[in-house]
Amino acid sequence: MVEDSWVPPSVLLAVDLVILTLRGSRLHLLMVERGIQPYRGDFALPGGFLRDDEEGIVAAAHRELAEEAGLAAGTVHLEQLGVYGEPGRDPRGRVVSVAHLAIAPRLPEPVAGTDAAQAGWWPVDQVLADGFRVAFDHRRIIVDGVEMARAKLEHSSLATAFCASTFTISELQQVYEAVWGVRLDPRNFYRKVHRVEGFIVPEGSSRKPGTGRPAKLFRAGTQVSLYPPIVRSGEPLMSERTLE
Amino acid sequence: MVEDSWVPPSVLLAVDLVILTLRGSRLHLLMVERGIQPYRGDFALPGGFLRDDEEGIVAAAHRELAEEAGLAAGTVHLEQLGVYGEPGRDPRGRVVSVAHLAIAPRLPEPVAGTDAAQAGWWPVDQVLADGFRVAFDHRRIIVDGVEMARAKLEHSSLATAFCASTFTISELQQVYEAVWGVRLDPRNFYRKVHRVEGFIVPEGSSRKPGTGRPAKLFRAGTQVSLYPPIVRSGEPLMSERTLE
DNA sequence: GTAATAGTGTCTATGAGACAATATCCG
DNA sequence: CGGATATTGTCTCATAGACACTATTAC
Repeated sequence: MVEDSWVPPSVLLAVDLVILTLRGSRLHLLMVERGIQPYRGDFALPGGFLRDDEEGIVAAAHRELAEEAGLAAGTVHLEQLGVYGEPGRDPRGRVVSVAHLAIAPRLPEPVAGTDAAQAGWWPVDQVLADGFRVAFDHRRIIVDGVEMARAKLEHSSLATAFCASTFTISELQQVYEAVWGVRLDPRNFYRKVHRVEGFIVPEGSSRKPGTGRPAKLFRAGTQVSLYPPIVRSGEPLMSERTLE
Repeated sequence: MVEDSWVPPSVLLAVDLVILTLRGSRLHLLMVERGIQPYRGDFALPGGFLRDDEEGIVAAAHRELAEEAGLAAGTVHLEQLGVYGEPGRDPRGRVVSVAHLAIAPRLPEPVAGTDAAQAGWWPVDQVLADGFRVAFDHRRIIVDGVEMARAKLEHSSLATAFCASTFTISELQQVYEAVWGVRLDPRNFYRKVHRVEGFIVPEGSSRKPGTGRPAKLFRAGTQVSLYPPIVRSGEPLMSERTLE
């Protein structure tokens, strides 16, 4: 019990973004180099405080996505990852951050962002490697985000968020291989994916210029949760570090 | 870009608890009746604002768990569920709530809480049924919490949190049946659970007074994530509503 | 003995992974 | 045609679920 005069404490609310995408065959992450204290010179996740009292959390996440990564709302998958708000995580005061996981399709340009010229894509293994200086508790957030993506690949259609609006089966396979860090059998993967209800739907034939037989094209189906699931398996690749 | 004089807005931070337990063979949830406006007379999740600027979020959740449910920290499983903080969810102002999922073992007493005499356990189906008045956006939080519990039963050892420190296989089975709302074959369940690495470890023999052959006792193993998983299946029980 | 629950054995259909074989493009 | 990738087929092994059966208690 507390006295009637007691008023609850207030905190600063921020959003942080773990933005994942595929570049080549490796999983990448957007990081921005901090130009001011604290953690000046270290790398941090894109993010920031709520603009004002009326701004929703989802809206703030989308705004940062646009400002710092140049990604429009319709382009990316966005979902909540968790809250990081223990006292002491930010030397500037009591800051509570709502971390989000964002998945972007393959992007040609390094970063089209406006706010942060110093933003750039980094291989996830490299960011998580020893010696890479990450600000605040963002290393933990990244680990949690990547693990969430890995887990959701099994039971949800999240993988299609890494692809363009239409894609081939082998492009989809590359997503699984990069995120899980495994190598999969293309033939078994092909049938496995086809067996899942409403995961992918045919979208005409391809005319990709690549060598070999042209692949059929598909787009994401309406189904969000996958049944049967795409179970994680296959042989893990050597070291997460030495991946090319 | 914003002017230098701009300061970020601050919000009120709260924690809310979806506390699940088994009573009889049904999944129950702790709800408190609101004695003040807003939503006076409706039922809400246990929870409240942070006590002060120094209190951690996890600490606040444990404090509410003790105050409103009489549950000590060591007794219950607690984990973060999500953040609910869109503007307008609380008429008193900008309140951001960190929702938690808590799992309590079977409890003899209705509620041993101190703060809220009006707290009580309710069957989840009943709370979610039409006509049951739930305050704020707590219905959504409950739905999300129950779904999270259902999902985590497959891949984590969460089910053991519903049991006492030692338990029989059939008690563990009751957890799965109640949370999933399905009926499982005891013989297949028995072997399935035994196959999972480090899920359960033998703990002497039982001397339960029940009729029939006494069951062996087990306690939770150290393993948190289950492999192979306990896959959800079996025939759904009739209606969630008519469950006894 | 019977009733009741605990625990074991066995069968079968299904599904995953290994891998051969075929198809369709480019040059 | 050969090289490369896509797609289909087939085999085998593991396992999930159905269900008969045995074990151990209370009465």
